[in-house]
Amino acid sequence: MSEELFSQRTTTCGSLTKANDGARVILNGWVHRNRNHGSVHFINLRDRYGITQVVVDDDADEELEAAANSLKLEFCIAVTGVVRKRPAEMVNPEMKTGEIEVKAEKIEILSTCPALPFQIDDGLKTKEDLRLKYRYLDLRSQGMQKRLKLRHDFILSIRNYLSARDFLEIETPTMIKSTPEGARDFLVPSRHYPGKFYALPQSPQLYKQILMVGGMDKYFQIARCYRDEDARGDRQLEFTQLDLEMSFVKRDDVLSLMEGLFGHVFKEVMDYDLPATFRRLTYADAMNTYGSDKPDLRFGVEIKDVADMAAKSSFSTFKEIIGKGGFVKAVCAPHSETVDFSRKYITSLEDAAKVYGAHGLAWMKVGENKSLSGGVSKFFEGMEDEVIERMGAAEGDMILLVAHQDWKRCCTSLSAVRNKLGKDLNLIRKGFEFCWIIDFPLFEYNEEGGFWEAAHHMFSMPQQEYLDTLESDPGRVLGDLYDLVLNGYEVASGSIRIHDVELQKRIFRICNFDDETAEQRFGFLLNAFRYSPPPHGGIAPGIDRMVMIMAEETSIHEVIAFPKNTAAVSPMDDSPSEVDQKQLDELHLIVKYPEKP
RNA sequence: GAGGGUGUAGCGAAGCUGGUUAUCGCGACGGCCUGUCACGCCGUAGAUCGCGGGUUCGAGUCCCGUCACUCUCGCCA
Repeated sequence: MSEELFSQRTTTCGSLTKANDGARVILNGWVHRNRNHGSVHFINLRDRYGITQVVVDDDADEELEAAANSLKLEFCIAVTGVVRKRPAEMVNPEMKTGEIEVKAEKIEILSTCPALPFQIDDGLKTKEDLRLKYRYLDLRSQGMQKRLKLRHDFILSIRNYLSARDFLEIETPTMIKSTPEGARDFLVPSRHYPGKFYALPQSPQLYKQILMVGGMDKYFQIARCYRDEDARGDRQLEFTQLDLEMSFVKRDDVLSLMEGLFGHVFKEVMDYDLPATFRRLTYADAMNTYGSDKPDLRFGVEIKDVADMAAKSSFSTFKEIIGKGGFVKAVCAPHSETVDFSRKYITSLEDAAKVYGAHGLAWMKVGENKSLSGGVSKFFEGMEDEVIERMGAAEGDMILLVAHQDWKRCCTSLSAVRNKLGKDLNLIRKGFEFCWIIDFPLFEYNEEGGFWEAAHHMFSMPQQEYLDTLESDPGRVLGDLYDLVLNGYEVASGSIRIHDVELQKRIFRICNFDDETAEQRFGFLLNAFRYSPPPHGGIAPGIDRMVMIMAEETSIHEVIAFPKNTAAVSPMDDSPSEVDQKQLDELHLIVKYPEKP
């Protein structure tokens, strides 16, 4: 054994209490703060576990004094010293270790640090790009450490819960056959086969289904998924899902497993009590009541269908749209102490609605004695009582209406108004509100292409009663599909799967895949399904998103160690980057740059 | 692919209807300080105002272009 490189820690910076009074300890960590009072120094030493105050007293020898004087923020050091209780008036109740301090006898500088590009832990104000460029410094912040710990705890709790219920964690390949019917695939060129490519999985969907055919019965995986689409605050090119599949189950088995799982996990990780079951809304009800298939149930402001009233009004715009089979829906914005329903504010609500395709936002204010004023109120003269009663409105409230030819646009634009009201009027309750959205349509009409496609994916089971009318009326078919929604975010999506070759082929055909193309793309799945597949179903909760919500963040970046920015670039390592010609040659690739003058 | 926002010392910001030396806080550097814990006090350095062009006697400020970041729509089975 050679001479010791450094004095190795005997404990961490978060663990000492007055019970350790008098103990000789060695701490390793970073200089979090350094207060020099001349002949007394206070050094806050930080590691992942906490912060401990180190004191260099006036009796320090020359060497110790020199070391203390040379310390800069974020130097990595080893401190040897003795734990002592702080005098009563010096106790810091804010600190976990605030009752003690370590009187330094020796300070070793393990590594130094130049002036920092930004101040660690100065909160969220630093531009994110800079934080990402120096992510190793950003990760030292207590916020990042806390969030990544939360993420770890969350995943560990999931693993334990599922393992205890006979689930097997099985890895599926991340270089697979490209089946680009959903998002764009990321491709990996094959060196051995010029012109051939692997794809990174958008999800382990087909493999987990084949695991069911393989008799694995209950499978899960903390799976990385890749989708080559534009990033967002809650969307990355690569993200992590709890991928899960079970054999011999029906929908409610999957739902109650998830309710049990998250009930357990939220209790264990955050000491938060979830209800034993989550509210269930059909897709149609969710859209009609909240305008969204991922409603935030932490506040009310429900949408009401007011087409019948609008038809009786004298407002020609409404009557015209209704005459053409359109829709008129409304929400009631409750009176607010802090937000004035000014023209300017109404315009900002209208702008929110217009983003989702509303042509305008009609409004009227509720005055005293059940009166209506402003906006379109004059067209509802004589109908005041009916309007106010239907909307459940009270004095000081404002009624906001959207009319649109298209049901979905009418709903979603009003949902945007609802969400803005929730935020602006401070209506959103604290906590975690889960709900299931069930009975989704199986197919969606592709306007551009002029064909039907799977609303979720092509492997979901149609509900029994629609089996005879799949081809004749695809738009009406509901699937055995379910989404889990948390605080207005879609956090999981799943379904009971098809396990019948002929039914699967019918779905492919409806989605514009002839038998030959289907065979070419999904032949391996169809082959597997010829060999007695069990009925099965599953779900895939998004880990990043859930942890983000649990951490009360609005960006997924805050719970990912090394995220890419919205331009799909990692400022730290500069990926994506160009490669050597030699690498391209080996892969038989020629780069064709886009033409731009 | 489209629209909105932002870009001023290392970081975070101020800079009004264009006007002479571009402010402030934090950080850095130097000095003082025996109990702080966001220590305090004194001092110093540090900015071609994202970049390019234009209007003007004069541009951080107005106009055009461009780049970067960011939010949103589209997209995301």
